[in-house]
Amino acid sequence: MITPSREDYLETLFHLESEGVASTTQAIADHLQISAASVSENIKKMAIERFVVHSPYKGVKLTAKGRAVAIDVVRRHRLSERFLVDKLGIKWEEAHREAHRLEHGLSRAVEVRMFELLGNPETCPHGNPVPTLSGKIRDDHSHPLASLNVHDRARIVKITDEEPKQLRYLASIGLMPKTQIRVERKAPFGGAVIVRVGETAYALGNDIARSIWVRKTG
Amino acid sequence: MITPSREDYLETLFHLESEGVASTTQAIADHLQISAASVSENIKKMAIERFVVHSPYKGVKLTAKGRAVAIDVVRRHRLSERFLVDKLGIKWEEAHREAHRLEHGLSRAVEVRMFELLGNPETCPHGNPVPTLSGKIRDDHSHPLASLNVHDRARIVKITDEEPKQLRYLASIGLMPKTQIRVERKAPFGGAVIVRVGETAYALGNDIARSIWVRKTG
DNA sequence: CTCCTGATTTAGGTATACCTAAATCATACA
DNA sequence: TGTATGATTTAGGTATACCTAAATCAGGAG
Repeated sequence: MITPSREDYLETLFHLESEGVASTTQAIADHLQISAASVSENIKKMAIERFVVHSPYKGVKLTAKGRAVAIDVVRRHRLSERFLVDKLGIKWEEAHREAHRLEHGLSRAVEVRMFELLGNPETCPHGNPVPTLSGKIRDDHSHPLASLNVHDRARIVKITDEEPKQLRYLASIGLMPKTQIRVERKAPFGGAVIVRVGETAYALGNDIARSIWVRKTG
Repeated sequence: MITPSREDYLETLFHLESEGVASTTQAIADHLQISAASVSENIKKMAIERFVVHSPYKGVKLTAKGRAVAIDVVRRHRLSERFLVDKLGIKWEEAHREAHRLEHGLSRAVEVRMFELLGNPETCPHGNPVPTLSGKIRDDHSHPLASLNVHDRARIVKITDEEPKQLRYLASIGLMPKTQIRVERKAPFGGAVIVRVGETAYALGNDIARSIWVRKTG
């Protein structure tokens, strides 16, 4: 049985793998806000059920079976976010948390109709691609903000941070998907980036910059 | 903590009390499709937490605290049904089941915005009143179909049956809220009722008639 | 008024999903 | 090449939420 808890684990693994982060017990525990011991136990069971491959003391990887379920959950999550923001006017920075409550309750039939109602959206409100019904994820050809050079112009593609606090800040300075930016200055060694949005320049720390993905326009 | 399971119990108790049915262990077990033993245990715990009053071997009653939560769940349920039918085009007879999956995931904020999106609906698609945010339930002044006399004309107010099978049948003959009907004949002792809908007369068994509530129009 | 029957509860058991504390492992550095 | 340190797993425990089988209760028929 795929319980809401299982869905959360699979979703977490998908996120970590997408970000290129190793899916360690601790990383999963941090993301789910539970103890590493609980994660260890649960991962062991999910390995028996072939959702993941687990090399004890090494790491966890989604199997094709696990990835299929994970992508299904991610699709429901991102559609829920779209619905909450576009149809209900829920705040951009709250959409993630609210969608997390909603996503487990969407049947396939409801999810399919919701996709139509929303006009077959390609992304969530933060710019992350909505997987297709068949589980494909479009490449958005985006690159980390830090990969830009000074004076490059770019358009924001997506923001992968999920914390309301950070998202609220980014929204307040207009840094959202589709926003045009220009790199004014860069600190060395992957430090802060100074970015111009409209008429104003903002310094973005390493942490927040890592969650901003862009496509060069200039 | 009010878990989805707890919400289901409270919702069930609300339904049984609304229908004037005694909330026996067995009635609850039948409604939730679980064993009477499980219900007995769980009711004991819910009594300790003051959601219900339990007289062992006698019966269960919602407390004010339990009723408040129950009404909250019912509100979310009926709004979900409205949303599913009006916005997503989910079939009338499937709305109940789907709403049951969805209702547990709606936060207060989402529920409030959904209510607005739906145009402040007064009823669910089956005609049951949507409780107000403050927990009030409008009296719909409806009466059981069986209370009508031969040749009475009436308008359907609500249908309290939740089974897709029965609902599909009723929808197929046009028997839904707002439908005008006329009682053609009545079998004695609360037996079948023969009802005219449009040009056609249909015999409705006792079971199904009990779930149809009407307001006299003639 | 007793007994039978069906409803209810209790006893004992399972699975999930969490926890803390203790044991174990991997590896980086000294 | 040890060794200590931090990550991971195991051990042991709790709470929820279900189950079947057995015991107990209540109320109607005789």
